[in-house]
Amino acid sequence: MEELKLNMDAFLPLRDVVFNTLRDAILKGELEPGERLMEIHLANKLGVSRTPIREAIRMLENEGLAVTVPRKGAQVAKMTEKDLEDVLEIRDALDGLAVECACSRMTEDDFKALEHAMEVFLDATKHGEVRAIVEADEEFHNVIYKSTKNPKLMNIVANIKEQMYRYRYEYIKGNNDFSHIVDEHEKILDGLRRQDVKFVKEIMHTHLDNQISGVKDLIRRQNGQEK
Amino acid sequence: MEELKLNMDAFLPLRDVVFNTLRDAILKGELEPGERLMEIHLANKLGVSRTPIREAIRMLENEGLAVTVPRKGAQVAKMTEKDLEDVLEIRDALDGLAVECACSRMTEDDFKALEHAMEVFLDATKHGEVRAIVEADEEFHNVIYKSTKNPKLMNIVANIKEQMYRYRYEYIKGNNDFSHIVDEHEKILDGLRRQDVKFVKEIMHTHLDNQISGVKDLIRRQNGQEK
DNA sequence: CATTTATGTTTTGTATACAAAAACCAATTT
DNA sequence: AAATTGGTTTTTGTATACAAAACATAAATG
Repeated sequence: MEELKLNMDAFLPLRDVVFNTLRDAILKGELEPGERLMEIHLANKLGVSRTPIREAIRMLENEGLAVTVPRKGAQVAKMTEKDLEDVLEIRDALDGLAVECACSRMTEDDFKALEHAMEVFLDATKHGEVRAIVEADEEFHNVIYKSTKNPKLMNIVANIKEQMYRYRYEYIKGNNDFSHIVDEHEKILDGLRRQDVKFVKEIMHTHLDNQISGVKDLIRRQNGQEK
Repeated sequence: MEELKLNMDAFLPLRDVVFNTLRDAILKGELEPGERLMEIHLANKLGVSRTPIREAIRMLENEGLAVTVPRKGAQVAKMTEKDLEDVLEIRDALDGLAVECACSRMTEDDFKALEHAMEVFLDATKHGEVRAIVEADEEFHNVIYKSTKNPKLMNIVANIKEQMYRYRYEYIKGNNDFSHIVDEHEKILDGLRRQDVKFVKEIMHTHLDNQISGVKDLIRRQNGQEK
């Protein structure tokens, strides 16, 4: 079916290599929501034994990317519309916190990184590579989260974003006007410079809201078409 | 050293039983921060093989209760003061969100559950059982989180609380006047009834703040005394 | 004496073997 | 035709064996 090749150059335990491989495959949509994750199958495909596969599954599970039923095995986690709403509610609150922290803690280096991320995003939109665009947008927001100087916050948000990443990815695919996103990015940078917490929070909220309906449609279609 | 007995009555895979056992031991302080989690050792102690132990460790890891270095093994996660501050920053934001959601979504059943939790807490303080007190306080707040009708939020908060639970536990031990906590609980309930978001947020914030310095002292002492 | 080198032990990493549960499927019964 | 039964296959759960890396310690070398 799919490729699923291991990236062996890393000096990591196989469980981590397998985890990264499966995670990527899920995020990119190569492994679809609901698809079973069978151990021997994956083990053969990746050329390793079941042991590291199992450990990787345990890791995916706690990232919310896989769900396992005892004695029945794991499958790629599905998301309902309600799940998405719940996630966004949280994401919004954490974005708010992030903006507050960032406004008071951003250094000049952080601003430079943010500007750079903005350029990279602009570039990506010009070439139209979906993957590159999504990653560049991710990076822009990650710079902001990094600026909070709160690594735990970064972790949690990374985790939450991961859960909807694949849907977002599909959504971006169907889009080709990114000018309003570029616009929002500029406003966010500007607001952060002026330490205008309220202003930035609002833009971020809009930015997030803009994605919702599209992704929701996607989920509805996907969950509708199957059994 | 410690007891560490498995609770076999459950029809769960061993990895889950082991996970619960280790988690409890860590939260109760039977396994101390920094203590090594050696596979054969634990396997012998619990009377199982290394396989379920490893999977349980992977789960603990992603709960933030254990940290593993490749080829060196896992240990119970330590927390620095900075970690605690970071966690509280997040907790505070999520408490805020929870209050907002709860205020608009609480049902009569939720209120009843909250009142009940309050009584249980009051009872627990009278008997002075540390464990019971901590659990009752947990339960009170859990009812509020449940009222948000956002299970993802519940999960995240549960996870975050878990990371500082053991410290809180130690802290409560050294305390014996719980009247102000009872007081705060009453105010929170009252505020929720009146749907006064701002008021409840503030009490919750204080409630949280009250615990900080004590727990911080504890961490400072603990991290000071070793190597 | 300090520093390396050799060596044995401990501990994690990975593969594999076997047991037990679940899923499947066809045949039989109602 | 629907439901039940029995047996076969697939798949997960668990234990164990072996390999490789880290660690400790003692001997050897400068």
